[in-house]
This record gives sequence, C-alpha cells and structure tokens, in this order.
Amino acid sequence: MKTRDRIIHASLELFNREGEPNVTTVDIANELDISPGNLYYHFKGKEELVRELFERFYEQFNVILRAPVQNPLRMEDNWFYLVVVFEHMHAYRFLYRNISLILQRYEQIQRPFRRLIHLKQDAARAICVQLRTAGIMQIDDAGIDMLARSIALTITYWFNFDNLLGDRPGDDEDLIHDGVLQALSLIAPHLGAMQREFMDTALAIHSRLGRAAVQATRTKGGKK
Amino acid sequence: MKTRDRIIHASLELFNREGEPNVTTVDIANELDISPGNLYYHFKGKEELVRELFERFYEQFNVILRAPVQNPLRMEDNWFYLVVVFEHMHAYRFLYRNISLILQRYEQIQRPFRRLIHLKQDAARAICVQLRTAGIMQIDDAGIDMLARSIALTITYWFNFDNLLGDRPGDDEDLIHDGVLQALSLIAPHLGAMQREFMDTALAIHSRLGRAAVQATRTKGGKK
DNA sequence: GTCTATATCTAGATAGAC
DNA sequence: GTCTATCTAGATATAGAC
Repeated sequence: MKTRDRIIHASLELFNREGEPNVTTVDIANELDISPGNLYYHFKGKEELVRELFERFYEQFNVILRAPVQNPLRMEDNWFYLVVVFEHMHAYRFLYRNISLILQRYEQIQRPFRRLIHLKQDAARAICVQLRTAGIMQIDDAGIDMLARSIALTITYWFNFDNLLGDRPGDDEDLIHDGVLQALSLIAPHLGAMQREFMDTALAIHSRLGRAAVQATRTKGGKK
Repeated sequence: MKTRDRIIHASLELFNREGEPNVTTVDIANELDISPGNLYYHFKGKEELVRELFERFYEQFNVILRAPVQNPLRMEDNWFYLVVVFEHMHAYRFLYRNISLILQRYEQIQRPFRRLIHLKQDAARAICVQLRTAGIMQIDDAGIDMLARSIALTITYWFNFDNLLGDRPGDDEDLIHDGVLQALSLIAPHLGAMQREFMDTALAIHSRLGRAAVQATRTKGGKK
C-alpha cells in the first residue's frame, strides 16, 4: 500500500477512535512511523485529509441514499436497507461525533453534508409514501413529513445518543441493529392492523438467528 | 452587577452564540472590556467557568425534569411542559451543540449530564404510562421503552438537527415550538381514535393564536 | 519520498505592579 | 480588583538535507 493511502486509512482509524479534534498530524505520523514532514509532503494539512475522507464518504453514501429500497413492503428489505445506511455511517462515524464543529472547521464540506441529510430525509419519505400507496400505512402528508424528519434525526444522531446514554453492553453490531430497530419503531405505530406482525418480524431479525439471515441476504444480493 | 456575574453572563452569551470551542478567555475579557488577568482573578480558567454554567443548568433542569406533568391527559399540559424543557435547553444550548466534545474536555460534568438524559427519558416514560393507564394510549411495555427513547433523542438533538437542515425561516420561538410539535408527533400515532383530535389541538397551539394561550398559562400558573 | 530541525501561531495561564 | 507584560504548551506548517 502506498504511503498516501496508508495515511488516509490511519487517519480514518484514528479519527473514529479518538475523535477528529483529538488527533494531530503528529499523531497520525507516529501511528505510521513516518515523520510529520513526510505527511505534509502527501497532504497540505489536516484539512485536505478530512476533505478527502469526506469525499469518499459522500460518494458512497450518495449512491446508497439514492438507491430506492427494492421492496419496501417486505419488512426484511427495509431492515437490510437501514443496516447498510448505519454501517456506512459507522465506518465514518468521526463525521457524526461533533457534526457542527466539523462543519464549521471545514467549511467546504458543509453544503454536501447538508445535502446528504436532506437525501436521507427524502429516502425516508419515499419509503413511507410507498407503504401508504400499498395501503399498509395510514398517514396523511403532514404526518409523513414529520415522520421522515424523525427518522432522519434518529439515524443521524443514533451513535451519539447511544454513547451519551453510556449503558451499552454489546458491540458495534448490536449498536447498529439497535439503531435499525429504533428507526423502525417510528414507523410501526402507523401500520395499524399489521403493526404486531411488523414488529414481530423486526424483533426476529434483531435476534442472532435473524442476523444470519441478513448476512445471507448480503452475500446473495449485495452489489459488493 | 458584580464582575464575577458579568463574566458568567457574558460567557454564556458568547458560548451560545459562537460555540464553546470558539470562545477564548481573551474573547470573554474583550467582550466585557476587562483584562484577561482580571478574568483569571475571578475564575481559575475556562474549565471552572464551564463547570459553574453547567451547575446552574443542572440544578434548574433537574427540578423541571422531576416535576411531573400536572395533567398529561390534557394536550395543553404536555405542550406546555415540553416548551419549558426546550426553553431551558435553549438558554444553555452551547452544552448541546457539541455534546461529546464538551463531555470529553470537561470530564466532571459527564456523569451529571448523563443523569439528566436518563431523567429526560424517565419523564417521557412516566407520561406515556399515565396516558396508557388512562386508556388514551395503546402500547405495550417494550413500545413505551422505544418511544421514550425516541422522545429523549429527539429533544436532545433537535437544535442540532434543525441547524443541520439549515432551512429555518423562523426565529428561536418557532424553533422551540417546532421541536415540541416534532416530539409530540412521536406520541400521536399511538393514540388511536383520539389521534386526530390530539394533533389538531397541537397544531392549534402551534399557531400564533395558540401561543398566546401558552403565554397566558405561563403567567397564570408558572412558578417563576 | 523521507527525514530532522525549526518556525509560527494560538490559547491558556501566571507574575507582579498599581 | 484590575491592569500590563510575559510565559508555556500544543498544534500546524515549512525548509533544506539526504
């Protein structure tokens, strides 16, 4: 692996682990056993590093959020879609840890980041509309707007909130699956008669056995 | 007003406006036209300042969160309670702007801050239980846990999320009332037949006319 | 490409005169 | 209580040798 790429990877690793504001250029150089001067040969500075990491995040997330859920009427598909969304955010979670600080210090990523949040909300809205059209969900337009906003907010701050509560016994996988369940719990009450069935399926997937099913779906139907 | 108090007030003002990490001790001194040395005569440093501000926040918020809603069956009372909660958070919003950074830099406030979040969740849970007992809300125990968590999360990150969307035409008052509506929209779908009535009342309060009613309630029944 | 050495800049903090 | 002057530490960034 080329030095430039090693720097990118080590930075992401350190940013996620320690938090971006707590990682200095010297820290990154130390982690790789190279000199700070060498790092500055490859990147003008920390800003360029963060920008490049964000660009990678943006491109991939953009694709994910624009891909409509294949079959939102099936509980499993919504679940799987949310897992993908959460996993991607988790891979770049340093961006979410102190959003407003990041957006302020690196102004260039402000607009695209906001665009992603709006995309997220739009994706949620689209799924809700599909569910309503299929007669599964009973909700008016205003309700859908509120619901989509709640979903976007929950997804965006889930990692922060979980960390804030500070009482997680599980690992990162649990963290993500709990987040998915939390997001779906916002939709459930609008489902009327099918609500019970809906949440039962969700809880089944949430169990270890169900996760194996997610793994199967991933290897079978996943694009990469 | 004594210098010490002027420092406290100016700090809160600046922290809220610019964000705590962007305000230096010199900034605070300049704002008050006093010397940095003078500031350090009154406070050991920025940490002591933040701690004192947090303590004030904590004491008041603790009281608010432990005060049960007078009559949760009346829509207006829930609304008013949430307004009080949001307003208090808004007065110290710098604490919420970069929560994880603040909690990391000022370790002493970590535990009490977490306690407040849990209290918030407990208050939400208590209200839900009351609504269920009264037969107004249909929901099981697991559902209440999820719901209370959603409410706590929404309230905690509402200001951040709104700022992130970046398309608010209104002022701070609108911001708070929209937050209240967003939080209540989480409860609404569990109300069954009364749902329509519930949200209609909420939207009425949300209008300018309704806010006058909140003002009236405040002056009539408010403790301070 | 990589290193060592060093310069710059900022924020936090202190000493001592008034 | 308040001021001026100054110090320290940490992070970013650059110069020039290898």
